[in-house]
Amino acid sequence: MEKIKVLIIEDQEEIRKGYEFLINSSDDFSCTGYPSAEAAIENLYFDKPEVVLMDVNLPGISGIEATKILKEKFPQVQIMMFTIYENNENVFDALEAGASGYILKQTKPAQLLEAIREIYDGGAPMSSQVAKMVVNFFQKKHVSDTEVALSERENEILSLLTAGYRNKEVADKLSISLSTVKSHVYNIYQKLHVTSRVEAVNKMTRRRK
Amino acid sequence: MEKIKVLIIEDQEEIRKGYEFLINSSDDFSCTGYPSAEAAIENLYFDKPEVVLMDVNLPGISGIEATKILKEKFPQVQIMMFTIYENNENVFDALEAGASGYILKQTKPAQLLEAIREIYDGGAPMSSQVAKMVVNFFQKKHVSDTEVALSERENEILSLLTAGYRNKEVADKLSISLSTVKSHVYNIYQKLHVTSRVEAVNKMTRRRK
DNA sequence: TCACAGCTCGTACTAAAGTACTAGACAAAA
DNA sequence: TTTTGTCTAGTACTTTAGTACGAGCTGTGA
Repeated sequence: MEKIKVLIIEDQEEIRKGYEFLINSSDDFSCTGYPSAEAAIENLYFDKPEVVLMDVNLPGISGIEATKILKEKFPQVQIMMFTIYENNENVFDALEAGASGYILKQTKPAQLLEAIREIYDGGAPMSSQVAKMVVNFFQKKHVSDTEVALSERENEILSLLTAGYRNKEVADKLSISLSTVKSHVYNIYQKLHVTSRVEAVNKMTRRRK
Repeated sequence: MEKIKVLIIEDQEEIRKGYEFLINSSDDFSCTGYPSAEAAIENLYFDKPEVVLMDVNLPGISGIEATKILKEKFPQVQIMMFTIYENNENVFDALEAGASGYILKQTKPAQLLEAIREIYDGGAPMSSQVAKMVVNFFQKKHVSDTEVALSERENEILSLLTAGYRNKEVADKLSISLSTVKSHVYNIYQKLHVTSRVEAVNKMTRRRK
């Protein structure tokens, strides 16, 4: 039975060696380490990793950039970011770049191995703080739900504007006259304090209805 | 020491009674159950729950709707959805409505209690499949990264359009003439195969440069 | 009943946006 | 050197969008 090939990219040698040893000690995984994304990319086609542990703060090519590159060359590889901090926006950049997991360096050895197994199986291991950030992302819109409320019809029309429809098309779609649409759009602008549809659309998508 | 007050809203009596018993058996939690959101809302100010376990598929007021209502009346309450299916869009609706956790009914008793503790502590417990869905949400944009490349200047201008600037404002900002901006915008539309700025902005944000 | 808000439609205008070209300057690649 | 692409700018025109009203109709709640 083949072991799952794990790659670890981490510039601090102590940490890298530690994890490398830990992972190699397990029955299911074999691990190779590199101190930089550049070095890892160079040997990528030789190593053919299935899971990559990627430090976020790398010198040279950053972990985020490296993730994009790896995912382009090896779309099937599962990338898990790991970092000391979990506060910043790196989390979303990393996910967008193609990472599937995001854990902290404080993670205990047993849990790390479990996370590697989980990401290999198509899961998305996250530290609880990261999970909370991700959940907050969806809720933010609802939170900033201050001030004005658009009427149902206005929301309906704003949705169509957001989808890219012109006034005439909205009128046809809702079977109302063009001037009615214009009235609604005008009122929407008044309520949202904007003066163009792109601005209105932005306000719409930033709070999602 | 006060026990953490847990509410469970679940229409199937067997399941509800089972969880109720399980949660009440623990040292840290006390639990009350209701078969419907309506009943739970009625007694809300009496129960004053800290954590709510909410079935997604409720008769009458749905779990999503109920989540919105509960969060409005008790913003500090932590709501955990639980369901048999984890496939559909309910996940995102639930998170948007204000739920912080999303787990499956198959979850083992010990893990359930752990999840309640976690959500009470401000975490976001999710089943691994749900976590993967959430992660996928962020990655979708990058995936559809096909076709045409805009020039640097075009990207710059499209960014400004996305931010809500008018052609005239873009011209001022970049110190170029209005007709130049129009030319660029026209070319952008050609490349993206669109005919209005909202459409262009949508293409922009859906692939995030 | 009366006020209010929302939806409808209209007019009449101004301001932007969008279409469709031509064309010069410049730099990099073929 | 020639081609190609990009940035620049222009003209001339059509189409949408946006502003600012007035006004009738409906349902809801005070």
